[in-house]
Amino acid sequence: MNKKDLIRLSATKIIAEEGFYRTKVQAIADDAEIAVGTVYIYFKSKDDILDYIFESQHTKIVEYIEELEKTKIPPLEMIKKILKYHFKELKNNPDLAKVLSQEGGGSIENKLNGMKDDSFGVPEIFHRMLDESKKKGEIRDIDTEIFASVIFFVGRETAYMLQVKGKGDRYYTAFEELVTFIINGIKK
Amino acid sequence: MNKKDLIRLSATKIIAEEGFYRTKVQAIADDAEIAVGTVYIYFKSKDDILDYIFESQHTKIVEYIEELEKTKIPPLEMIKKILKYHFKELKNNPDLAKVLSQEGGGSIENKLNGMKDDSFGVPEIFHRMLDESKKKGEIRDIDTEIFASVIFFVGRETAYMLQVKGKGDRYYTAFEELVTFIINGIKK
Amino acid sequence: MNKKDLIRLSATKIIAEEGFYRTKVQAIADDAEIAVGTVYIYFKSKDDILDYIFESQHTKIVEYIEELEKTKIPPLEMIKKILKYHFKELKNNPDLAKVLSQEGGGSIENKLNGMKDDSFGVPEIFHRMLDESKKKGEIRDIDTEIFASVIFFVGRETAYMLQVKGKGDRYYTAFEELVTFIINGIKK
Amino acid sequence: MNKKDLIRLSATKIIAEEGFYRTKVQAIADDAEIAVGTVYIYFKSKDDILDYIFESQHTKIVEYIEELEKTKIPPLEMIKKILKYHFKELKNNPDLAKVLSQEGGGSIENKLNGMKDDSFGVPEIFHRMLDESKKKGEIRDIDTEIFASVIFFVGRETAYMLQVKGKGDRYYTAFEELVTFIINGIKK
DNA sequence: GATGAATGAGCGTTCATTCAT
DNA sequence: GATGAATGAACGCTCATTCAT
Repeated sequence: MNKKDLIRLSATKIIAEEGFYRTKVQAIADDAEIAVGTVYIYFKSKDDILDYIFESQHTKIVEYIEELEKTKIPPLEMIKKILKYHFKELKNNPDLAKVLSQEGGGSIENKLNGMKDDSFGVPEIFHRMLDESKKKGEIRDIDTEIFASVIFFVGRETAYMLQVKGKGDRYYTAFEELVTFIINGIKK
Repeated sequence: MNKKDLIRLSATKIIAEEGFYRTKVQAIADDAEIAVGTVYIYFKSKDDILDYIFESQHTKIVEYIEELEKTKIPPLEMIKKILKYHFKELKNNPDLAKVLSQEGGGSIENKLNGMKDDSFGVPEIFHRMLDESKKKGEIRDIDTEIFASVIFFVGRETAYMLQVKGKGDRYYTAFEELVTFIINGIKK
Repeated sequence: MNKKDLIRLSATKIIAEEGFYRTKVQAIADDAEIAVGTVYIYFKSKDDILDYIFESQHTKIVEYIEELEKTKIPPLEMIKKILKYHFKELKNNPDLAKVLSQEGGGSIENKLNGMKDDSFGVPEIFHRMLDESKKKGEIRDIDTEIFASVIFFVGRETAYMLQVKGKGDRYYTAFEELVTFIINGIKK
Repeated sequence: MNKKDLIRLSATKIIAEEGFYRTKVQAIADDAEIAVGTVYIYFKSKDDILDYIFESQHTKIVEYIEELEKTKIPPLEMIKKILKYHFKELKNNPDLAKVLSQEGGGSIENKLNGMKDDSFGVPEIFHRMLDESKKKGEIRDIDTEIFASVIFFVGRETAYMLQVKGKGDRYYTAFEELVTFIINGIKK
């Protein structure tokens, strides 16, 4: 594994446990079994590590979505698939779920809009899909921009909640229920 | 206004602007036009201020709910009313909305369960109502505990999002849509 | 009791327990069941309280000594009597013993030389007596200035030690032994 | 010189001048020509520095005594030698003398008993020697525990006093007199 | 005189960041 | 690239002192 991602993984673990501001760079270095100084070879600052965690996950999802868009499945089905992917990711990575949820507060501005490149964030992708879906008459006449974000956050928070509440066992049931909830909530 | 709440208000304002960890106690004191030392007459620590912000809002909602429970409206209607109240509160208090959302990450454990008295938090109240509603056959057979939290967070995050996205104008429309979304999502 | 001495007594008690620097003026006021502000009517500063504790005890001893000097007992006998008086005082006032010992470190400059009036401190009185005693040939040819201080501090520290070591029972025996020790130590 | 002891030396100097509570950690760092933060690499807290000063001197004396005990000199002679060593140490280290005396108030409990290892403090060593000496019939029937402490403090305070009173010149004379005083005081 | 809420200078401690090795 | 000792700006909190009531 390249060292930058080794640091990202340790950081995710520690930040999940302690929260970003309580996390010391030293602790991340310790966990990664490297020296503090080394962290600063790969990252400009502590904040930069957090950005990279978000960015990595974002890149991963965007790549998945790009792949998905090549197939011509209907938009509502696509949202389902993305949510499912997101859920699976977070289940396999409880620490990541915690960090994205806890430290993503106010993410809208800081993390997604703050993206340097012009790739859209997940809410923007949802937005586009909801618009298409609306055009096709699959869903009600909702404010697609707002609902895109609502759906995004519902997914993230629920995933986190299931971890915290120790309901890993009910995970897939809960996921199915949530997807049904969302689809029922927006469809005609 | 009593000085403790004066500090709470200034703190809410500054924390909304800067985030909790970037907020200096001195800045809160400056905003409240008092000395730093005075803050520590009313609060044991900086953390204590944040707790009080959550606690105050929680108390307010719980009081509203207690009042509501005296009337015998059906549980689903009640959830609507509570969401509406919550939305109105946050609309009138954009700073509070931001703080509750941003700093409430991981709130589940720290802020609501951490309540000293045995009064239930809002998610617990929603849980109870969903259970009643399910018994009455109003809603589908969902995991009421999880959905109680989902509904709670959706409300909070949406309120915050509307502020951030500068859609104050669409506020009430969005609210109506969200309530419909939720009700459609869970009803039979 | 006049309020200044009421404060002195409370201060002595708290300082004995906590040490001077760890003692809060508020705690003294609480113990005296008065307001903090009141302390500052009678004392210019916190330091001033400590000075007054030393000064009071010093005045008391000096008065005793002045009384003693009217009788024409020999100087060595006089030192014995003064030590005995000092011991009795400290036994009846364990807190005072602790404060004089603990906070009197470096007293020489700060507390005794710092005396505003020209009344001599106890070491100076001992010095005078040792000189007389030496002239009379009662004691060896010692550096009377140094021994005056040695005797003074031995008395004070021993009194304190007996308190700390919980040997109140051996108090008088120990005292007798100490006086014998001193007299044997300096006599011809 | 290792940095921990460099800090100890600067601390001893500043604390001797200002007293422990008036000493700022920054001032110690300045004197040692290091940054404040560096102090906290080697010490957990300001208090910890003071503890280390006491501990260091204690270790030194204990090592000297252990060496001494290998030779089979009589106990009374041993006490003399230890006092002599202590005096020489303090003469060469006036700042240390001041700190040990000034800040050692209440040392009995905090500094010596607080020692983590089971090595005895100097008073305890004196105690043991006085007991042996008493058994041999060299000294009077005194309370050896109390006198052990008395002798310890007399030594320390006298050393300090000689510094303060600016009698460095009379140092050795005074020392000889003090040893005679103590021996005369306790012997049969 | 008495009160005690308010003050704010001051200090201990932390920790992200640097840089000589 | 890797190290980790050193740095020092920054901040939370304390508490002696004041002063309007």
